[in-house]
Amino acid sequence: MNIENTKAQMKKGVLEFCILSVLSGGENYPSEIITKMKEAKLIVVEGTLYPLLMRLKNDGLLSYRWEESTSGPPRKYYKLTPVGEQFLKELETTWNELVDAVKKTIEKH
Amino acid sequence: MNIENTKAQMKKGVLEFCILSVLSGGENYPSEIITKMKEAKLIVVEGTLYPLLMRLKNDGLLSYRWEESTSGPPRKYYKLTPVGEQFLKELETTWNELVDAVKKTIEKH
DNA sequence: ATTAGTACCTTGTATCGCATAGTACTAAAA
DNA sequence: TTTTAGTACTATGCGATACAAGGTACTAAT
Repeated sequence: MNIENTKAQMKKGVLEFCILSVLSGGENYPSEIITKMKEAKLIVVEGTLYPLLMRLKNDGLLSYRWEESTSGPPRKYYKLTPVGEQFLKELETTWNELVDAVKKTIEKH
Repeated sequence: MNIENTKAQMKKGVLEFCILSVLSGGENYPSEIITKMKEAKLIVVEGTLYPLLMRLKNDGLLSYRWEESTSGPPRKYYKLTPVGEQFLKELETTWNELVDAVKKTIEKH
């Protein structure tokens, strides 16, 4: 029983929402997404992000294009599809409902 | 890819926090906890709650006592241990940090 | 030729919410 | 007396996902 594990558990499902949110602001490649999340104090590692992006792409929420880079290997730029944008809206509601529910639960007692 | 699954995922780790919060207000037995969570729009089913309580007890965060009931089988009243109270404080911080991080992530882009 | 930096990908593990099924006690209805 | 309904606790197996750890590959500077 440690706080680190709980942190990991609390992230489940939330990362999906955050990543779609970041991409709603425009195209990004994975390493860039990790950096932006880190700036917001939401640490996410590669082993988490890549499978997640793959899943979101396979489910039609994201698309990508390759772009050459002058400072290393080519980058995979991801962006939201219309379906992804719709799903993001639903996730927003879901997240707000959860925050609200938790607030009620911890206040009442 | 459906919203119901994401909801379930988002709950992970959060329920632990909510249950400890409910118990910080005094002794409760499982069915009562489910009712209170439901009132706050946080649906939790038996198959989720009982294993969770078991785990929290085994980790020394909760203790319980049996009490006879006039309307059915005896009830198991759970309450926080000092360790549980300490852990709850840490969870509170963890949850607030997550909410904050998500807010930053979705605002910035 | 080697090293450092950047970027993407895969595999295995642990955890947790949930569906499902089951046990057991009380009390009222048949 | 037997059956049904309500209450309460328990156990098993599944699916989803964050993470650790390790790997591949390209560019540029030493």
